[in-house]
Amino acid sequence: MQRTAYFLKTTKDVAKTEVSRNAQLLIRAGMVNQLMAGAYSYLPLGLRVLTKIENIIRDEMNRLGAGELLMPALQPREIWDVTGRWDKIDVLFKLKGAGDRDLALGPTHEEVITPLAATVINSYRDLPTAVYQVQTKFRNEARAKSGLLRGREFRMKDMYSFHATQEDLDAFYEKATEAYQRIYQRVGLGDLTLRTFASGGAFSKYSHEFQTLTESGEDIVYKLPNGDAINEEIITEREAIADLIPNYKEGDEAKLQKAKSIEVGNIFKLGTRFSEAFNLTYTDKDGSVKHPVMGCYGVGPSRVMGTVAEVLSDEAGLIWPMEIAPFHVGIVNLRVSDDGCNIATAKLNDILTAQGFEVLVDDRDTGAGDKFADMDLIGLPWQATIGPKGVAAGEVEWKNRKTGQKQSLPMGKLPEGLSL
RNA sequence: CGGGGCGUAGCGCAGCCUGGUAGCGCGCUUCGUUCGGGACGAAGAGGUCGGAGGUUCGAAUCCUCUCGCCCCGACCA
Repeated sequence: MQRTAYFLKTTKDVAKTEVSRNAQLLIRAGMVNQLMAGAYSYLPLGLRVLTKIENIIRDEMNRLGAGELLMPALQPREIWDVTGRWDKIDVLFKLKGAGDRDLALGPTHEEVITPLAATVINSYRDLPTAVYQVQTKFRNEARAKSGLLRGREFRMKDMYSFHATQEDLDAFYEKATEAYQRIYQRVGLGDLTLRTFASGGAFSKYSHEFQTLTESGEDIVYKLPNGDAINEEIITEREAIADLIPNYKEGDEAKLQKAKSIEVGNIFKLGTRFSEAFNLTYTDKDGSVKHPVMGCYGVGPSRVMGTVAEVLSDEAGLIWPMEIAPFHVGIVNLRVSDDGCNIATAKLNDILTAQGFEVLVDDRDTGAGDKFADMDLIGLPWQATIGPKGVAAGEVEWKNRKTGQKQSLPMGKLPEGLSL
């Protein structure tokens, strides 16, 4: 792998005013670069992580039977007037198009998907159906903050489902919940991420958020005995408490453990709010005309990436889980002036690549400390060091980034635990 | 949107109070010595001091306005 192809340049210094851990680490590692508050460039290394997260999400959505599409971020005012949300969503980015036309940059896509769905949904035979997109979304936040966690421009996967009956929506919603839990598991946040009950809106009692527990979080949740959680916003509602705490007795809510968290996903039952607004209908078996019930399911890959950086890291830098790491293995060639080291590096690279591993070779002519420190900072799960001593012994020194455990193995033999 | 802090070289900062034409660290270039955890020496390159206006013989420095970044709060399908 050509190092220069990846804009790979780390730095020891980051502005002292930047206190957000995820931003500090990702900037230092050369993975993202801030253009303005809430808008970041993803450098090659960072984009590889983002893309992997998005592909995991795609994989799970596809398994649900949803098809991927792509809708415009640029949207006319008229569709927002239909639902009355042009003036209601205060983070809506508004701009003027040619001819002084009012336009919006999409913060969410119910107003686009619903009329679009009307072109394909006519009969109960067309239901259920679900589609999703992975796209750049815009929200004109009064205060963008916390690195990748709250941007004005960010990546979002939004899925919309359409059903003939509430029961069918409920069943799909459950499957979607499981898919979301698999997503967090795969990106490495599974143990820290709780399904959380939040306020529901007009058509359901609750919506569900997925909250990753961390001190740097902005949300507050209360853990339930069964492993779920309740968002603080509804903990004060008597009905909700009695509802969610089994065998509730007066005062039980005070015993719940309180924790800070980052919202990494949110799923909603929309009911017929949008299908009614856009007059999306289907003809049922008995010939009656009905509005499909809808659900929407959101998760932000860029925020997930920021959360992983925030949560899975140590003093030395980032620690990417195997499935979203920009590369699986980093080979540190300690002596690029030594033919033996270069040959061994190329050989190990070939062996690993042939087995499907993605490999980054540090072939800079610089000190060992530089290379080790950068490799730790970038956070590839496995490091393989090749130096004169190892070459003489026919060995490679392996290091597991997460555990810090090191071991020397014969060239070609891979450490326990290194697998795709 | 309210409050506070800060904009000086690619990055991180000092200088500003007490005006006199810009400096340090990292990074970068060249040479040499090094070479298994952020090496050392020598020589270099690189800046309209966020922007506009004002005061002054003279402004990075003082005044006014403006833009931006970060933090706290409010807000957050």
